[in-house]
Amino acid sequence: MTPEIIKVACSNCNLRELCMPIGLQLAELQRIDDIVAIRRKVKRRETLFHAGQRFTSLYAIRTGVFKTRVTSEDGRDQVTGFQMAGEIIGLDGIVNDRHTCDAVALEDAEVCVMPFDRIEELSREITALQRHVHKIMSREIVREHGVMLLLGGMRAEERLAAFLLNLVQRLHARGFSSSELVLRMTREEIGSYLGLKLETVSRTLSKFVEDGIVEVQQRHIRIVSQDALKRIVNLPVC
Amino acid sequence: MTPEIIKVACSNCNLRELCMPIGLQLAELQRIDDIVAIRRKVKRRETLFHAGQRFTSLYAIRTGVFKTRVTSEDGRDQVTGFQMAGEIIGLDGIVNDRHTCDAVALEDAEVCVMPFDRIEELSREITALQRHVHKIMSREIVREHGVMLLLGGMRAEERLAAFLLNLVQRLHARGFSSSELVLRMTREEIGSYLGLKLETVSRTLSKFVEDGIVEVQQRHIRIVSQDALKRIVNLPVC
DNA sequence: CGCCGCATTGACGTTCGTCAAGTCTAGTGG
DNA sequence: CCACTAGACTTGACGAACGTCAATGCGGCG
Repeated sequence: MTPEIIKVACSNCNLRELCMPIGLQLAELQRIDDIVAIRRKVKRRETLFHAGQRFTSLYAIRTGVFKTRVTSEDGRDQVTGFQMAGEIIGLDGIVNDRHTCDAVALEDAEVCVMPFDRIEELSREITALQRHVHKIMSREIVREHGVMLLLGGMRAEERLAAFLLNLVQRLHARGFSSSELVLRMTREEIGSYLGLKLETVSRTLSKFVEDGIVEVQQRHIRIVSQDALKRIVNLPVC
Repeated sequence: MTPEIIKVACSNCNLRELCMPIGLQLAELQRIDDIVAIRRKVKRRETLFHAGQRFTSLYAIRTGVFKTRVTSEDGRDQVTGFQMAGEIIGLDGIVNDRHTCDAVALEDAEVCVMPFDRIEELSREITALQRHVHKIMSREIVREHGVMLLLGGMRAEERLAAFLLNLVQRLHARGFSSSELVLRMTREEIGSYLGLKLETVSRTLSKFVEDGIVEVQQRHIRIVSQDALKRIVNLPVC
């Protein structure tokens, strides 16, 4: 009795609607299966890659949440994003063949390792893949524009409200609740991302609780009134 | 006597070391000449493209300086960058086939219009071009990481010092002085980029003048001590 | 010459950072 | 199983940095 071999591939990955293969035909899907060289497990607090390290691959997150972080010459660091299942990290390494930020797992995680020269090779043949790679990079640029808007002009409440809305929306797209979430990051990490100190994050959350907008139990958050959050960031309440 | 026809092309463009064709062989260079569909002139204060507009092309700046700007739902806007000769703008439009920011000329400018489907087509054939397109997008992502670091944690003096150093360094790479520059943007635009109000920009500049670090005459800036600026941003004085 | 946009400067207020004390929780080891 | 500890979080008091508001200056252009 031969052991059943489970083919580990994009074509039967349950993230295929979110991740790299989005919008590809089945035939193409099967062809890009061999982009994914291997899977790699990353334990909580360990880094997937770090600044200065040679760039070879992009990584598609299968499970777990990561933070990416840049560090300035004088040691201050800034969280540049939180990434979850289906999202691609490592794009920063392409320019100089070296990574310029660290990717740290906030919980035990697993990623698909996609050697970048394989990606380039295949995307020369598969138009849809080429287009998709371009979109992924462009999406990251647009996302960062949003962060700049947030860091440039918003006040603490607005930043935090926007952060919570963004998180819950992404989780919802992955089949989770649109009103409850568990933060995988500390107040300090949230603060670093939002350009605030951890005390300000804590105080602002407490204020949301007072106002009956959210309920907070450590890292467990329940959004009582999504509309109220949207009003804070001046989004149309839809 | 037939009029002399000047071939307008990448292969004889004096920006070819800075712009799209970087690192290409001569033969390849000639092949990508026909990426550039047309040139387009943009007058001061006019927009090259604006948010919501359909995305068709990337633009390589030949002359002039642009700002890019995103606008939030409630009308606040944030300058996301200042771009000059040899730099590529429009990358934000790739994700959703629509631009998500405005590009405004800060002075009369000229750009090369590069239809994106032509770029994709050619970069399927020319490996070096494909690689170059990827690098351009990755560079933009890395640049924005730097801006996030600046907006996230630095104080006004640090932001402005970093801004001036960055500007003068890019100008120097284009053959201009490494100690004198003419700002093409207002104090308000600088402030928007740096997450500061125009008064703070003005005050901080005045302080630099008091300290003998720079000389300011309207938009004309002379950097007296580049080292002092570097010390302010905690860069190694090299 | 006079207007207009841009810039400077001052006085004052708000927001957030800093410092410090104290609480809670999860994990560890006895 | 429970006590202990370290890390994460909360809360308060205070101060600094920057924003706001307002008056004024300046230079370019019609």
